Amino acid sequence: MKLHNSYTNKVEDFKPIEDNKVKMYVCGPTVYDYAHLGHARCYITWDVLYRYLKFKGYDVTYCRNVTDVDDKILKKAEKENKTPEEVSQYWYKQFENSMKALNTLKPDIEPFATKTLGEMISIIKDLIKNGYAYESNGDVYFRVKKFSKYGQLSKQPIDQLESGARIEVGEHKEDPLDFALWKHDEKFGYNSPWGIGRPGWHIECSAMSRKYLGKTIDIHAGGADLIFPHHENEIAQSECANGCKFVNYWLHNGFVTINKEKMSKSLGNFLTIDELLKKYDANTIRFFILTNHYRMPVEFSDEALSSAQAGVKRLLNAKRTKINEELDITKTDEYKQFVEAMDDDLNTSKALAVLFDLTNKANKDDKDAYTILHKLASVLGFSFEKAALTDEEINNALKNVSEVLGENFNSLEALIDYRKKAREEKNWEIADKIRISLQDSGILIKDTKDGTVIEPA
RNA sequence: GGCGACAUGGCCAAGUGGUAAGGCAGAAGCCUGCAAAGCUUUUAUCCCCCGGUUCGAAUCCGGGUGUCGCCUCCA
Repeated sequence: MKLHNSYTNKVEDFKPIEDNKVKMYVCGPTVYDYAHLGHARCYITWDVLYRYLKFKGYDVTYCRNVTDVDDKILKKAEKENKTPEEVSQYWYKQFENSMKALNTLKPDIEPFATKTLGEMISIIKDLIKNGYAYESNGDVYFRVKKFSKYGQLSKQPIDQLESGARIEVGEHKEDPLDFALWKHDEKFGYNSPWGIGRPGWHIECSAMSRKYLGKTIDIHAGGADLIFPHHENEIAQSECANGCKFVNYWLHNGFVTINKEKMSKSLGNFLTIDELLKKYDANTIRFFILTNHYRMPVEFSDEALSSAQAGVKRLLNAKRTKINEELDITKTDEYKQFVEAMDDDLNTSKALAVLFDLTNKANKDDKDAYTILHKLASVLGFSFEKAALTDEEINNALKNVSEVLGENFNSLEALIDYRKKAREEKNWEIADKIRISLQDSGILIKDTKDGTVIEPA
């Protein structure tokens, strides 16, 4: 399997440190607001990587942190007169719900920054001891110039970085490039050897990664905007503290753009996952994201989403057969094509083409196609489960139909039976009225050769 | 200014030397009481422009043009 490593800027053969064990870390959310489509892209992309690695037989440990100590959380807490914990807990729940709604698998480990303070303090202590960090007025800063590899990931010459760096008011740095490991904060701080304060953002990931996955890990992934300074700083901290390589493969996903501009909170041009899910289902959003390669920008538009919706519908409409558990799909051509595509730095676009090929075959009564399709599609995180109709939906629909026909039905079965008789008598008027009325109530009726099929519209 | 990407039909998109996958949309036909779904056929002599290398380039090299991202919190 090949993956693009941002550190070397090359597509490389993926080899885990320890035979078939993979340790992957993904930079998770700062929980203070709604997650938007950009976050969805990130977490769906790495969800697919996680699923695919497991599918390939790797024993994967997937760790995705939750940043629950941050200026934005504190600001929100002050504004809403809540504790930071209340704010972060609330928004973490929202995030969790969104991730579930998008059908992403839960990471094996989801550590909270505030629960990993001990590890952070221990790393900072080591850095100070080795001269890589220094205390200054209750803050602790990392001495960037002590780390000669600084700038390697972001490919920034250090003098360039230097010209852009600034010292904020109240900071006492030796050098503008130095970044905070610990910040003095009387109000919301925690105890530390340097007084009351809060950890810097970057140290959180170094600490959680080390605590849960070890000093050197296989994969560290996140949005491309984290390359600088976040990931650059993580490398500096971790490698100086641990004296060994931090990450073997750095993976970064591209952005979602809207009107050709990056979708982001600060630009205010974002669509939240919740909003989006009112209009499109999880499969559609996933399909929209996976049609593009994960490193390319993806332009959001309703047209693109509608196109994705139609595409996903075609996959889900594939003629279904009973899943054949006996079938060894690894022997099939489609499996080989799928794996070849995914092994090539997650070429999901090509992988989707294999799924469409299988859909065609299933529709032409190829006996194994649906089994293969179902299994491969689930590796990409598509769900073939059709939502069952709720009692409420059925009752509403029955009520509507009863009003239209002036006749009462106490079950959907009775209604369908009634319609069947009407059709046998070629009473198309009644049959169509029922169908249209049901469709208005969100229930789709299909008259197929094998009888009438009912599904949610 | 520094760094990194991208440019393929109406739209999205795969394709890193051998003659343009796939999806959406469109058209025609089949099936169907109609509808939905499905099936068949059909849609780029050409891949931003100009040079070059080569028997041969969308694919490699050089030069343009355009778009985006990072360099500050950001997935």
